Amino acid sequence: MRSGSFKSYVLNNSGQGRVSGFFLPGEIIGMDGIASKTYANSTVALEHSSICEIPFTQLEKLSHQLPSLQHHFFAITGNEITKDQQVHTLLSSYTAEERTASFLLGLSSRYARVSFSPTRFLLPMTRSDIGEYLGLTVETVSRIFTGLQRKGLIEVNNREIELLDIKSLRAIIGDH
Amino acid sequence: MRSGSFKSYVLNNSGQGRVSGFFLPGEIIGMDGIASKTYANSTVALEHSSICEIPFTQLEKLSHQLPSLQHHFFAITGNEITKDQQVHTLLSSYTAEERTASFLLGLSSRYARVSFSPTRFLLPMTRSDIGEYLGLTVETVSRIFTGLQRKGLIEVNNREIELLDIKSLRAIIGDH
DNA sequence: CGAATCCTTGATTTCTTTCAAACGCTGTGG
DNA sequence: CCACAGCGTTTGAAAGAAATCAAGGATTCG
Repeated sequence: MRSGSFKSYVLNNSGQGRVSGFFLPGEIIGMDGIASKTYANSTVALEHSSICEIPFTQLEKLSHQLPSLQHHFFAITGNEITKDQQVHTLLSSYTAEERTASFLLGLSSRYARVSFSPTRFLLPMTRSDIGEYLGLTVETVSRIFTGLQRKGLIEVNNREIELLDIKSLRAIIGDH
Repeated sequence: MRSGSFKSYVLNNSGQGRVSGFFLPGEIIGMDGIASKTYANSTVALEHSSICEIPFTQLEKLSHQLPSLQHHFFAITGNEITKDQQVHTLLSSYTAEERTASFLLGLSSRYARVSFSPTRFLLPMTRSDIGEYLGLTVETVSRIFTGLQRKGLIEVNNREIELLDIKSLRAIIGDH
């Protein structure tokens, strides 16, 4: 990904969506389905965005010539797996507030990585998207946001968000 | 993995475990941390088991010589990612009963793959392990088992389990 | 045989969802 | 330029699902 933002999702039998991940600049879309050619996820842009397409077969050939690229690529896939397992932990043992705090801090550090403000940014996704990602309903996400704001940890105005007290946000998760 | 069974888990700050996955014969342990050399998970055997250790650096060298191995390895990591994302779906939008049914069917097909009975097997893990994996408490897992048994879908006796009505088990998830 | 662990069941509490409704923003067409 | 439709967000009240608390029973292993 070059710029903008995307979400990946899967549709279940009843036609309802479930968000499997968000993508910010510098990140890689489509790590699942690598080499298998079948992708479980659909992906849509959440705003005007730009990407750089990398044909896997070419990358594969190239990494066969360049051991360091091969190694790097293995490392990337390994990290992707680790990341997915962290989500597993998040969903299986965190409360709604812990999940939301973790989500916000995650976005923060991902924005920081591309030199955006880690404390003040626009949420590219809807509350509903966040809920589907975290396994919560829209209403719960909204309530948690309101709650965190009331505690003075964040400041939200529609899509604008500012993390006022990162330390306390971390503490919410840290208790766990 | 050659024989037996393992579980992977992570410990959180408060020292409590959370199971991140189970491994049956023919499956690969340690896909996370590939090439990064740091593993987020610990893994223990659940019974007498045997494994075959594959030093990653050697596999990496070999797959550099054999394009087909490289391709296969990429495919395996891709599948691992897909699998983890399915767990994401499971945890974020399934009820306790749906998760449990899905878990049992998953075990069933994994046993089938290694020519074990897909309908009658021993659970290598405790109820507590299952709960930690599915994001449920022991008590809930136990209650769901009892409930499924009462409905005639399964027959459980401690670690022995028999899936009596796979179709109905599938229907539980399928509704979703 | 006894201790430790695992499993089950019941009663109660807590958290999140569901249902319902109102508000606000955004973009479009008259 | 304004009115209005549509979507996203927020809030409240009630219902529901799973967790927690508590305790007894079963199984395993030394």
